[in-house]
Amino acid sequence: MADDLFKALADPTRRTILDELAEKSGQTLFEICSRLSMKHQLGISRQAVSQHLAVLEAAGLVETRREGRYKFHDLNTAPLRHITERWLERGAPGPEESTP
Amino acid sequence: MADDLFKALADPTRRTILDELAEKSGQTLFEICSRLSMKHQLGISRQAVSQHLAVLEAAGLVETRREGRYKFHDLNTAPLRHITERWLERGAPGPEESTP
DNA sequence: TTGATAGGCAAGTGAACACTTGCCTATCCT
DNA sequence: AGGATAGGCAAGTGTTCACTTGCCTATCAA
Repeated sequence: MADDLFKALADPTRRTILDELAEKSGQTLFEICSRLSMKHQLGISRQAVSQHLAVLEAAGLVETRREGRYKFHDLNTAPLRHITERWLERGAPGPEESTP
Repeated sequence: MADDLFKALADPTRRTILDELAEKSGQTLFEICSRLSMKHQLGISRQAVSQHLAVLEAAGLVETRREGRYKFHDLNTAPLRHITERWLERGAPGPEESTP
């Protein structure tokens, strides 16, 4: 749960993808690829970006919708809103993992 | 900068250490070790915890002070406060990496 | 139908990471 | 002094992770 979220945020390329989706919502895979290449000089393959998007989607940060042969990606910032309160708020921290 | 912070938060054991330091500030290495073992059933070596603390310190999340043979660890939540605003605030995302 | 476009699946590779083991230094107490 | 306590350094190991390569499916336009 929180694990997927923090792991998704751990990679700089994924954070840049979130930046791009925050700037323009509803981008396709190819659109994101071009932007990473053009604006950020990231020489990265389409499959790599696709895998990053899968990680972001598993974390709930990206939602997708299919229309014909296009798949649009939208940013969902909801999971981000309260992830730090765990340490910012004084009180019970609340354990995360029970069985390692 | 932000890279160290997100990488530090990516590990569940490190997040648990932050939980413990949020609950009780100024703990020593051995104190943190016992708590991880007792409260969280984490069978982890002292050196592993020490390495985690080094990562957290590099991220600015933990600050240390030496007193004699004791080294006390304090939580610093300052780096956590604005890490999500980058995507929550509408506006310029601001690039992170310029030269990979 | 043919070709082009948009995307998916899966195996393989190299590097980063979490963790251990073994030994060493420093401080305190008796 | 000598043992005990608190911590540090460094090499080694196994796993995870980011990324590539190669091939395959689906939709649309001519």
